[in-house]
Amino acid sequence: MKLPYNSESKGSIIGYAKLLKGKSLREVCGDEILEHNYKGKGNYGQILEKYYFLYEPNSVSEPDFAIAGLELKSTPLKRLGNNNLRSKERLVLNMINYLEVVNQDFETSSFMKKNANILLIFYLHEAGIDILDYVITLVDVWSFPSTDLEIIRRDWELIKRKIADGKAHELSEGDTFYLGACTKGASATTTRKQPCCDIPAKQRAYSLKQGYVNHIIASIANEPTGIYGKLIPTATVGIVMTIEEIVISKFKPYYNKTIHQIIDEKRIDITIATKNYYANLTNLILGIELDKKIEEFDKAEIIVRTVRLKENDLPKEDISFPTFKYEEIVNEEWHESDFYDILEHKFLFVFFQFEKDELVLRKVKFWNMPYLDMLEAEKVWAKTKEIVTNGTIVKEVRDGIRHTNFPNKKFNSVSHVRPHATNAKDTFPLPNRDVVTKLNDYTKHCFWLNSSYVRDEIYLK
DNA sequence: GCATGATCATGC
DNA sequence: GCATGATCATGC
Repeated sequence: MKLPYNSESKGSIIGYAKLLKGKSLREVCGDEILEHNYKGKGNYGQILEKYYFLYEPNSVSEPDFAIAGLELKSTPLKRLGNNNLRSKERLVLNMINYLEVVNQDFETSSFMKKNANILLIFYLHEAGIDILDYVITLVDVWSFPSTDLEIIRRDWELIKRKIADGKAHELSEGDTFYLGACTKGASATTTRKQPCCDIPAKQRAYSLKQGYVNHIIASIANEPTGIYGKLIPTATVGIVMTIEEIVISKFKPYYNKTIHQIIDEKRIDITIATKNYYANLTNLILGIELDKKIEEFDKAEIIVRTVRLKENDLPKEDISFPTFKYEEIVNEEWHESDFYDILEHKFLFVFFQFEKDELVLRKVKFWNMPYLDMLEAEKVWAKTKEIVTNGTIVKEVRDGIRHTNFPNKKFNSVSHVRPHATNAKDTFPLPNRDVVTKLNDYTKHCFWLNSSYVRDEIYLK
């Protein structure tokens, strides 16, 4: 059959793909599409391949357009309240073959073979609309800028190293910066053999972090880049330092100095007690203009948290996370929960310590939660889900104070659950009425990291 | 008005 | 002195 484009020509394929802009699958794919069983996720790309590009979907290791060296990827966008476009999710690439990757080099890896040039088709996801009617909004080819590719290469090496160390089952998206190893498959229980360990590992695919995809979108859509400051200048060739090394090298000269000394040395007059105080200080030390976001952190979805330690090294406060909704947690599984999602991120902790009345910078630390601790966090989450489901939040009311069954610090060494609200009347609805108090709504709560855990497993390690 | 990061208050 | 319940402050 004669194709409506030349499958050996990159330009021809891209040109044909760009005709999709502003259209939906229903408009471009012809009538036979209606016979297709298009239910379910992941089907968008298959329909596009079969009914628009007119080739049979495959699962070979070559790019979809092998001769032109182009890999076709379709992925959803969402529109924010301010009308800006963002990626709805991470961009899932090819599967990680645990058995083979340990024998590959990055330059000739299956990852690079497949993804060096990606033809991206972004469609606008809207709730309640048939996937055939999503409007294709952005179409362009993407290849990684060299500074990004250097970071991705290191991410790939880390994933490979972990597999070679027999730890494929311990992989986490928080391990890496731009390129992640995300779970993929019908359920979280789909596992595969790994080469250096007998424990079956969840099957995973290479993926680009949602934050990274947002930057691809901004780049394709020609959005202004002025709101970002960079750690690595664009013109950098052959960088030797990792993001971690750059950040630590910028902070290190200020270790054991007070905040006042740091500001004095920087010769910048930032008003200390104002908004975003610690964020400002971080930017100041990293050499980023104060009102700008850090591009590399944004792409890697790094969560920056400052911790103030007491003189005995214990953080003055536990670390809080966003509140959870009672009605949601009872219907979620651990691997799809918000708490799990947060803990799969990479963190940058900035540790200060009280010394008399001054705060002294002790150190910065990149961190993501180790596998075994994730299992502990899961217990806290599961216990929370259980008591909300059963309506057994409140244990007793004494002197007007409600004592709860939420998992406390004694329950678990990693995490606990505590209120996080404007006041006790700041509530979310309960899916099931609380047995003891008969309440239908309850004060907002969230998951916390125990201060002792932060001290022992993050600060002191 | 609410999400989020940060902090306070009190009893054991 | 810490654990737990409760609340504040700021930005979007």
